[in-house]
This record gives sequence, structure tokens and C-alpha cells, in this order.
Amino acid sequence: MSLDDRKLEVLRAIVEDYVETREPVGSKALVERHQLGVSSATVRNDMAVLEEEGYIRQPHTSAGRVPTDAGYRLFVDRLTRIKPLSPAERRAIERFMIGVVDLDDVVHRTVRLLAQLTRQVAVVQYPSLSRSAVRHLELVPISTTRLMLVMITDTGRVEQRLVEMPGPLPADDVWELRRRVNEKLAGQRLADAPPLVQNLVDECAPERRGDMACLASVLLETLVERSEERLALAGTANLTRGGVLDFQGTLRPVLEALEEEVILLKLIGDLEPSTTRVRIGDENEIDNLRSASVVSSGYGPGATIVGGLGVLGPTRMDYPGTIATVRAVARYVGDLLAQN
Amino acid sequence: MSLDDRKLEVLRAIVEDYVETREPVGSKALVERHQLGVSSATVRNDMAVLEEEGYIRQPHTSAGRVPTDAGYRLFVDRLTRIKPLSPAERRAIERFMIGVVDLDDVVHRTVRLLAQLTRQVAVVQYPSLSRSAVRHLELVPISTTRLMLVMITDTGRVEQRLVEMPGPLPADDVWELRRRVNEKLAGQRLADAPPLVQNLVDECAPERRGDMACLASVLLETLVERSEERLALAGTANLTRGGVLDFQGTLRPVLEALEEEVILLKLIGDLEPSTTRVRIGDENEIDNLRSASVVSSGYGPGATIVGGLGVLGPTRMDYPGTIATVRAVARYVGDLLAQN
DNA sequence: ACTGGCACTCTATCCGTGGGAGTGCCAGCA
DNA sequence: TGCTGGCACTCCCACGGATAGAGTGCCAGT
Repeated sequence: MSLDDRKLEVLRAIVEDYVETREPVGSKALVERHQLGVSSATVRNDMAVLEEEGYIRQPHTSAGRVPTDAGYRLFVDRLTRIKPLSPAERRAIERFMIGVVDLDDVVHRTVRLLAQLTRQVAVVQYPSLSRSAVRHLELVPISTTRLMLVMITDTGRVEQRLVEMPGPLPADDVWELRRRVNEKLAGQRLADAPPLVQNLVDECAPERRGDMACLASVLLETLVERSEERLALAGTANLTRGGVLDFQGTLRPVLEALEEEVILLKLIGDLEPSTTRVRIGDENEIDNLRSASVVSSGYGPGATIVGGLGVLGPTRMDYPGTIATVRAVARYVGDLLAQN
Repeated sequence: MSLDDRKLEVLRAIVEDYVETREPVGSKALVERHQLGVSSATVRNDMAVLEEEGYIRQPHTSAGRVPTDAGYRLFVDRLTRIKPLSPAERRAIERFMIGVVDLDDVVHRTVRLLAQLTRQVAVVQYPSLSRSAVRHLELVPISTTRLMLVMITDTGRVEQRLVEMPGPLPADDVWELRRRVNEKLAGQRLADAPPLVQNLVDECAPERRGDMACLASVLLETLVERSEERLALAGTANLTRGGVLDFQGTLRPVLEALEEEVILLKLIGDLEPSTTRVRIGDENEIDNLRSASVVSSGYGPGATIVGGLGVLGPTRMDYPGTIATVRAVARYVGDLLAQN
């Protein structure tokens, strides 16, 4: 059975009211607050159908209705009117971003901005290494047998790693290593790097091969394989808005999830569709986040996507507003990166 | 009036029991659980005195007693028997630290280790720049008018900053800048750097002075003045242990405080006394943390201190255990740094 | 297909009560 | 002087019952 327009309208009203008041909403209150043009009895019938279809439920008999995850899903997919950002919000975004000095700065400001605008927990992923290209590699001698390898990417990330060399290394050799490594890798996408790194070792003169192999293994292991994603997080305090009620009693599982980078990446990640993505409750497939939703989006200069960002909040969240904000911020960050 | 030994013993018993059970402790329960050698009536008299002196209080008439901040303070200062780490804990520390590759790694592992061992929120400050010395400065051209300035310190920190140059800069000039900057600053403590940086500009040939001034201002501003402290945080989920009761109702203020780097630095900082430091409730002078205590310690290679670390939890915490753990971890991290 | 009316259900809230834990005080004892 | 047993008192809290109110489902009528 398909739902006619009025039933959808009733669902929308329920979602909107419930998000606003956190109270289960009853038929009478509904007809009072919205111009549905029908009586409460009619609405009740509609509600019964919506409940049967699994879009709403009653916490208990003789209570009002509450949207289910499926209800929110339907709401997001079919009932969301795009809500343009307020001028104040636009200004906030621009004000937040004046005078950024480097990538770290961009990421930190962005995550705070997101948290503040959406009043949720915000997560921003640094530009993914696998989607970046090498701009420059630097080797800095730390001691006779130790080098600091510093990699700078075209997305502005700077990663460093200590390399323990097999034996002492004269300055000229460091120099030569540095030259060869840059020659081979500068300008290359990191995703394409592994075979090139292997080449480097193979092409190396035998007397230097040991050193190069050592360097190569560090390069591969830490910069490519472990693929080093970094994250920034802000706004955890927002979880406590409106008591702890939104998260069925405890924040514990949510806080635990937020501590795991892997989990956060999974939430924010999956950047395939360049559009904003909403995961509601169970959809994000993490037990601890049954009562949480995530709104995320990829960002990057121009049309390419180099990283993800998003916010996490209770399933009972203002989807239209949050979606608009996340999208706007993602676009803005992309523009900012494009300028560099 | 001074407190005799038995009264102190009663206070200790109250603190220990209350920490364990989170229940206000009464005179009867006390004499049952501890060998005080006197009757409950006597204990009651002692309690009345302790209350008058402000070390304990009753949530309400006819409830047991609960330690006040002053009570915890006295307990920590005079009644704490040093509790040696269990072998299991020692092993956990060592196991956690095998195979560290660089400073980031050390800091992240340390903060997680601390959170896990103490079951509190852990904070670790990166080695403070102002207490570090420059090991090397690198200039990497990003575009014709942009340089990436990378600084490596003797404590292993790597900081980078984008420098916008006044005009296009040929490779040789970059090279020359790099040489001069390193000549002047390598090996110098950052605290001593500002006048040296100024020298650098003054000594410069006029045709290069513009570039050097530009570089110098970035150096001063971002690396010295803003003094760039970095932090790692872990274990926020531990705040929810034992309900929210330990924090008088809401976690909100605590979470808010944890989001402010400045506040955290104040909590962990003040490294003057090289020993472990305990701040109880109000003592940490931050409104939001009225019901929280902080146990912190400086760390560094050998006897010098380069940064701070610590944990934050409810005032109702296991002080002896926490102090022992924080101290042990701080020492261990110091040793680790000394090896590099 | 919608509406008004009605009986029903379930929860949240209030209130009064009693049990229990813990106290303070006092008189007696070493 | 310091400790103890005893006792009356206070106050919290858990329990139970009663009530009001919100909301529903259903049905007959338009």
C-alpha cells in the first residue's frame, strides 16, 4: 500500500514537531499546530497506517507517536525542503575563515565551525593521503644513523617519520637519496607510489641499495599502507544538549565510538557520491550508534574529493538545517583549498 | 585544634570507603569494615569534629558522611600510602610502548595508556616548543612566492607553516635563506630565539632583507609567540563510569572544558615542581570543573621537563593509584624520549 | 471518505505512610 | 579525661494507591 500525500504530510508534521519538542506527538496537537484541513480523528487513522508501515511508533499505548528510523529516512528522502542558510550563518562561515594560515588551521577552524553551526559533534578528515600527490620529500639528518623523512603533499599535509638507517650516512649520500627520491616521486599521486618506490630500490647502485631499501620500507609502510588518515573532532559537549535523553540513557557508547578513529572514518568516509549523505540510526552499522545519525559530505578543491567531513547527532535532529550547513561548509572548505 | 591520629585514621577510612562505594559512609559501617578499635559512638564524635573542621560533610541530616575537597586534600597530603604499581600494570606500560616510531606515536600511545590504566580522561601535552631547541629548519618551495617552513626540534616535534613571500624567489635564494637561518638558529633553544631572529634580519644584505623579514615574522609569530602547544586527549568515555552522578548531574561543563586547549594546558601545566601534582575540585580554578580533580606531572628526558601529562576525573577518585600511575607513565615517557 | 463522540488504556504525579539508616546527646564507666 | 551503650530524633526513600490527563481505537453518522 502506498501512502497518499496527506499521510506523508502527517509524517512530516510528526517529525518536525518531535524534533522540536522531544515529546511524542498526538493527533490533537498535530491538527492544532499544522493546517492539515482535516480532523484529529482522520489524522489518527493516518497515523495507524503510518505505524503499520513502520514509519512511526508509540512508546506505549496512549502516548503520542514518535518517528522510527524508517520514518526519518522517508522524511529525509522525500519530504525535506531545502532550507537555505541564514545570512547570519553565511557570515559566520566567512568570518571563521579569514586569515587561515595552513592546513592544520583550516581543519581546526572548520571542525569548530561545523560544531558551532549545527550544535552537534563535528568531524573533519584531513585530506586523504591516498587522494593526494607528493609535492616534495625532504630528508633531514637527525643523528649519524637517523633521518627524518618529511613529506609535503599538494593538499598541504605534512607528514614526518623517523627512519633508522642500517649504518652511518655521510651528508653527500643523504643528498643523493633525497635527489633520487624526489625525482621519482614528486608530482606522483600517492596511490600510484608503491611500484615507483620499488623501482627506486631496484634502480639503485648496489652500494646504496641498503639505505634506499630502508627508506623505501618506511615510505611504503607508514605513508602508504597504513595510509595515515587524520581527523579532527569538536563539539562533544553538544551531546549533552537536552539531557542525555536523546541517546537512550547513556552517552557512554557514543563517546566510545568517537574515540575510535577507525569508526569515525567509516562514518565520514565512503565519499563516492559527491553529494551529502545521511546515515540514520542503524544505517551506520555500528552498534554503539543505534540512536545517532550522521550527516556527511566529501570536500575538495573543485570537483575532486580529497576528504570527508560531517556531524553526528541524535537521530532526532534537524535534518534539513544540518544537511544545508554541512553542504555549505564542505563547499566552502573546497573553495579554500582550491585557492592554494 | 589539631587532629589526633585516630581522627586522621577515621578520615582515611571515610575517603577510602566513599571512593569505593560512592555511598555516604556512616559510623557503624566504618567500625565494621576497619579495625579502628573503638566503638561507633566514639567514631561519631570524631566525625563531628572532622565535620566542624570542614573535612567531611553530610548530604543531609541522618545520612553518612562524605569527604569535602579539603578532606581529599588532607588525605592526599598526609594520608596517602604510596601504592606500587601492580606487575600487570608495569607490563601494560612496557607492552604499550614497544615499536614506537616517532613523537606523534609516543604521545598518542601514552595518552591512551594513561586513560586505560587510570580509567579516567587523559591529557598529554607535546613537548613544549619553548622548552625545546631547534634541530633543523627546512624551506620547501611550494610555488614561486610560497615557502613551506618546516622546523624540527630536538624533542622530535615537527612544525610547519606556510610563508607567503613578497615576490618570486629563485631557488638559489631559497638556498641561501635556508643556510643562514640554520646557521643562526640550529641548536638554539626556542626561548632564546627571538633576538637571534631579529639579528638575522639586521645582518642580511639589503636586497634580501625583504624576504628575510617575511620569514622572520612568520618564525616569530607562529613558532615563538603563539608558542604553539599541542595536546592529545583520550578516555572521555570514562567520564560516564558510574553514571553521571560523580559530576553533579551533567557532563556538559566537563566536556566543554575539555574542548578548550587553553584550559587543559592550565590544568596540566605549571611544571615547576618536578613531582606529581594534584588539584582537587575548586583548586583548579575553573568553574566548570568544580567536581573534578586533576593529577598531573611533568615529563622529559632525564631531569629536564619538556611537557606535562595527567588525568582528570571526579574528585571522588582513587588518588593513591592514580598518582602512582601518572608518575610511572611520566617517568617511562621521559626515558623513552631520552633514548632518542 | 471524513467526522464527532465515547469508552478505554496507560503513564506520570501526587500524597501519605513506614521502615531504616544514621545521627547527637547523655549518663555511666575505666 | 576519654570511651561506650543506649535512646530518642530526624530525615530520606521506597512503596502503594488514587487521580488526572493525554491519547488512542472504534463506531455510527453524514
